[in-house]
Amino acid sequence: MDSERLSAVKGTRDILPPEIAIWQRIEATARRWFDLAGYQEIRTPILEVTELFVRSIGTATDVVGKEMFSFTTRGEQEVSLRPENTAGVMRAYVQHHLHSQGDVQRLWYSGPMFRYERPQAGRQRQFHQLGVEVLGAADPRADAEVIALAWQLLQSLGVTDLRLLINSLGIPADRLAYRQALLDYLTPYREQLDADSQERLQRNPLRILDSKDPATQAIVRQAPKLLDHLSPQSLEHFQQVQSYLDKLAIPYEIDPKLVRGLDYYTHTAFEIQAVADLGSQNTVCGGGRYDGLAVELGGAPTPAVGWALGMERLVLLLQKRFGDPVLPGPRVYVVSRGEVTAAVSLQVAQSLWQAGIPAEVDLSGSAFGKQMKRASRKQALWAVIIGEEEVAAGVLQVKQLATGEQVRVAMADLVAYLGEQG
RNA sequence: GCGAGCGUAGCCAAGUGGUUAAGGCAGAGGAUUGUGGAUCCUCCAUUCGUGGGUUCGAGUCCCAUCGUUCGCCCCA
Repeated sequence: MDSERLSAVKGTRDILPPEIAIWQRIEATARRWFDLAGYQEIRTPILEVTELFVRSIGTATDVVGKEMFSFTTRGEQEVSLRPENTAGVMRAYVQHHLHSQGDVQRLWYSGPMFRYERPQAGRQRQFHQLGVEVLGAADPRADAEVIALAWQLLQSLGVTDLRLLINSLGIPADRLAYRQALLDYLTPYREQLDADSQERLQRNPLRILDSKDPATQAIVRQAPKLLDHLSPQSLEHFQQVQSYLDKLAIPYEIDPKLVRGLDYYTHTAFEIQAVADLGSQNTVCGGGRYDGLAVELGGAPTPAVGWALGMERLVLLLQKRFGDPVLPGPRVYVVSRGEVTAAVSLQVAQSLWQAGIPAEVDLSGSAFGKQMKRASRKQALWAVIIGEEEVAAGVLQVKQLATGEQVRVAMADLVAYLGEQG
């Protein structure tokens, strides 16, 4: 008769109370900022055709090359669980002609993403991202606005020891020129690079820049800089973004080695990292500009910029800094004594709910003393005690748990009484 | 995908080849069938993630497997 116990799929996990309180706090805070800044929520499917990610993120990337949950549906469509959401949002924008709603669209989203990776702290196969996208704005103010929004959001959650890194990837032509310069420089050192970097020499040489191998780093230090290969227009854009950040008093560091993993980025790339506590998965938020993506997906040219924030990593940070939050107890705990009081307890609770007063009924059936104990442990402010004799007389006992003060209140007056007491 | 560490109850754990697997927290019952976070008593692992092996004997050693953590990789 014993059945084997099942557990969650590898790399996925359940988010239980009280951890969920942190999630809700993050979501509520984010929502407030999004409302203030005029961002609308968008919800796109978790499942998209694989082609979407191949075209947007690029086959040369690990995300598309080996980390997607892809399969064939019964209708023989090649689909994938989304590994990120910028592509999905842009697909929806193009598909529904959202540009007709106005030249600039500010959107935000929140939801699960999937990547087939080796699980680690701060890295799951199903993870959650909260993100924004500003579509249709080429102005460098959009870059700064979006960065400021992420910065403010994190600050207002109480996470203050963060580092903002920015860089510019220029336009594709800039990057192509730089790629060649970098190859010319690195090729003579080929044998001294670490194995991974040798691989990347052909496929994705820019990624060699952020290798953690000491020998490679030493070589990279003398390498030509991407910033020196930017066109005047690209440089101008980057400088304007910086000056806006200066005006907003948001501190940043320029990191020439910051290269985004996804193909669609142009111009601004940025990352917000935790200074401590997250180990190697220390990037909490990452994003940038991706002016070429809309065209890639068959839309009209649409400049765009956005970011995504890793929920699990942020939750981890908040837990490390502040611990799990204490869940608020009910204002009123409804306890009953005797046999005929059960139905009354539900009626009492319901009338309290209807009046907007949080209340909880003791469902344990334990001895009366235990019920009172539970009322205290749950940190309720009040216990409403339902006894047979009182019910017969149409009254209830109300006990203030902090002081021990106790009064009898007519059943009809209970809500009013508790309302007055606050 | 590569390298390393760890896995004893719901949680934190002691235990490093010798018979009945400490302790603490949490939980359940009772002392206390009309009033609280205290105290006391009782209960709570036929078994050490799982499966094999070595041994007279395995939580302890070996192998495999699963999970998890750390680093690489990747990225948020």
